[in-house]
Amino acid sequence: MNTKEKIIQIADIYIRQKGCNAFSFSDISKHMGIKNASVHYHFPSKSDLIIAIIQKHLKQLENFELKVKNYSPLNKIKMFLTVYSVAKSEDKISILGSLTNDYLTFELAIQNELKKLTDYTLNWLTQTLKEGKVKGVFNYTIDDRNKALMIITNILGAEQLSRLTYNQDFQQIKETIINDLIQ
Amino acid sequence: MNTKEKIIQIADIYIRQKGCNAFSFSDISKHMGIKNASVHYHFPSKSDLIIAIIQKHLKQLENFELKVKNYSPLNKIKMFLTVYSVAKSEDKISILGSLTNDYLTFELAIQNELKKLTDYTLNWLTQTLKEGKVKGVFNYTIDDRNKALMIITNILGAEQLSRLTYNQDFQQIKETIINDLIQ
DNA sequence: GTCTATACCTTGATAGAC
DNA sequence: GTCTATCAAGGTATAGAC
Repeated sequence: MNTKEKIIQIADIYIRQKGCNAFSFSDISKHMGIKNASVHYHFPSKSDLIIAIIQKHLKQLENFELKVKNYSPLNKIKMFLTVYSVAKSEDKISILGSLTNDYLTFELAIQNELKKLTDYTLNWLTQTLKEGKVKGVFNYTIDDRNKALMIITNILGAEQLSRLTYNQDFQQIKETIINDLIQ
Repeated sequence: MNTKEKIIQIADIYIRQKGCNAFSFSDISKHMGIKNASVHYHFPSKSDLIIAIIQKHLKQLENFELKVKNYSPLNKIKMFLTVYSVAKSEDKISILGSLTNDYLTFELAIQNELKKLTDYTLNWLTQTLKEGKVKGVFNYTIDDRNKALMIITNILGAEQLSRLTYNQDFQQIKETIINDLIQ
């Protein structure tokens, strides 16, 4: 992994642990053992760095989509939820949850990039639910996008809330989502 | 309203619009037409101010509980959701949603105060759901606290997500929560 | 591509006059 | 209770040497 990729990796962790307005270039440079100016060489401004991080997650999501392409709808959803569980176990929340919180403090370029990631996620989830419903595996009566909204908000809220209630709450919410779908 | 209360009111708006690490004493003093030092007179540190804001919300929740004491369970839940809708219409999210995001950047005193508010909210919701179920108005099979978790996470997630998808998403999620309960 | 050095700004916070 | 003045610390960012 080259320096540029390392910077993205470390900034990603900081953002998802402490939020976008609570990490600095200095955090990154100290963590990497390089200087502030070196970070700026790769990413002239903080916004450039944030956009690069969002784009990395967009690519990861595309890869995820390909990887689970031939899975059953149920396993697709389970894999999707697992991604969030792994983050949770590392005291991170999802990039979506972290960045939406600071949405109003971002310049337009970041907001637009974040919208792409949100739309992509929501569309994948909607289509996957629809597939499961058509195949008779999932049970729900509301429309597909609405169900996707309910699930994604459960996850985003659970990430936040379980930080200060109990970690097992996150696990419980995950299981409830699945059980509700296949009941 | 005296100066101290005004500071709390304005800081509350900033926090819920832009997050805790994106507002400063200078924002408040400029907004009020007083000086930085005057704000510090009322709240020596930023942590003191944040704690005061959490405590204000704790009192408001206690008042809410008293106010709806004799309402039907369904109307209690509807009123509860309305509180979040009002905030949403002012481009604010709930204090819970805003502060949980910065949880890891807070000192212990704030974290503990925030836990009180979370527990209070979750307990009220759990008891109200239970009441509705016992009276045969609400339909769900999972346990009361788990149902409360699902609903509160729907709201917290919806506040965030609807910032960048569409505002009507929030309204839709609200209605889905109600319909799901009384189906 | 990384460094030193530095510029400039904002932040949280305090001392002391009024 | 509010002000002026001031502080140290930390933030983003850039110029120019190596």
